[in-house]
Amino acid sequence: MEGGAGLARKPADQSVDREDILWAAAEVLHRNGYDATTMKDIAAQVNLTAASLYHHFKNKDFLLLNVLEVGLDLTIEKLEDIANSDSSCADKLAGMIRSHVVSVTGNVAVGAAMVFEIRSLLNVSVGARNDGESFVAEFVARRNQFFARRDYFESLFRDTVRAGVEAGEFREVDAAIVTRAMLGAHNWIGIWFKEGGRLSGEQVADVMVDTWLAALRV
Amino acid sequence: MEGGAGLARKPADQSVDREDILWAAAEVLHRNGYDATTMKDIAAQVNLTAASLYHHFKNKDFLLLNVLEVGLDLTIEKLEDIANSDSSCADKLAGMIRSHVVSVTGNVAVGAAMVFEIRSLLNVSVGARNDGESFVAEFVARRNQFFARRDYFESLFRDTVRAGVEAGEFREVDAAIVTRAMLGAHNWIGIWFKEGGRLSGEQVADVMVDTWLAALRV
DNA sequence: CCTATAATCGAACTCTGATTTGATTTTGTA
DNA sequence: TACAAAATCAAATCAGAGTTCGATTATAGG
Repeated sequence: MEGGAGLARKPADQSVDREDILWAAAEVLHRNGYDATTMKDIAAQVNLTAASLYHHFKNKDFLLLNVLEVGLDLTIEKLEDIANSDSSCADKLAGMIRSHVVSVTGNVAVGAAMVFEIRSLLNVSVGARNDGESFVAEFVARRNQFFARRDYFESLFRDTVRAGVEAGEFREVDAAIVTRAMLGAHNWIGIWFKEGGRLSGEQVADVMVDTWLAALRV
Repeated sequence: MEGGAGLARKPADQSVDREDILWAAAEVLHRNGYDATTMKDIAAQVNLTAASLYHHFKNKDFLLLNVLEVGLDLTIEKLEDIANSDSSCADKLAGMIRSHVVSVTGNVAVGAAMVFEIRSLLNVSVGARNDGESFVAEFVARRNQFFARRDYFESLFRDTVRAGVEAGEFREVDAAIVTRAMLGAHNWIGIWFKEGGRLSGEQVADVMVDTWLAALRV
């Protein structure tokens, strides 16, 4: 996989690329949270030393940001397909909810990270490191872009709800608030959902779809 | 307040007691998150030095635990009054939702801490400190008790939903999942709600009540 | 077969932040 | 008025975690 151009490779048998690290990081991050996760922890997950990670990522903050970016992009991608289809708003919303919930339950790691580590992301700006300028500027830029995408993500849902209301498919509601309630409910799933529990991810998704369509039905 | 028996007091004019520190901590904790909050930060909030905090609390973990305990107890207290009233399930649920949401929006500090810092709490067990045994045991015990109360809190909602379903007031739903969806939605409020925004806490509460009753209406 | 580059690692550096210690001040009580 | 407990602080301790550095190994391409 990947391959790309013919570049030199690393020693011995090992073979870890950014992707691998990203997923590993997501997992550890989910388990421990940003601060409690050490570079060593992440490295260990892919049989590397902490130092090696710096060959792939500028620093810990960028690593986290990367994890979140990938996770969000993945989710948005699926969502857009549905949002852009020409089904009824109800059908679209149902599909979007299902997609989102399955994403969260299927990859709790990224899903939860998405929810919880955002604060850590914010704190970076605050803690204007001494580094002077180098990374900081770039980081802030990418962080803002990430938040913009996060808003876009939310808007996909909100617009669908709003359209449904205008089309008379849904009852009159405060689309902004209801959407946030919805996303809050979904995000929270990443916290309590355990693989192998009473319900599968798909089943949880079904319940969510049922719940929200009921809440919106005229 | 407090007073208790006739005990010696502290120097000069200052007069800070556990309570004060607790609230201050909740606030700072909300702003920065557990790890990003230093003992110094908390101390500063009440014009003390970090060292002084150790006179009131065993350590940082216990301090956090205390904050969460107080916050949770406060919320539960109000909830129980409503849950134990003899109104219809719908009315009870409405009251409980409103109470919870107002708690969260009114004291975002504690509310958000409740949501986000739980993970930090968990990590303590994992990071079996070197202390040997002393605190650890007591901490784990109290931490478990806290989680038990957290479950109880959730059960107040779940039981009401379930009762409503059985009484035919609500449609047939998976009470456990719907309850978690509900609490997730509420918890999430602590993240996006800003005092002075488009809606007041009460208004947000209204929307939530409306939404959930709609979702459950037969 | 050589060379530049990628990928790693071990060790060292630094900083931050929790926690400890010992002294100091204030106050209630005997 | 003394004594003991309470409350506080300044300074020292100490460990952990991110990050840097230099050296090392492996691979691709010429």
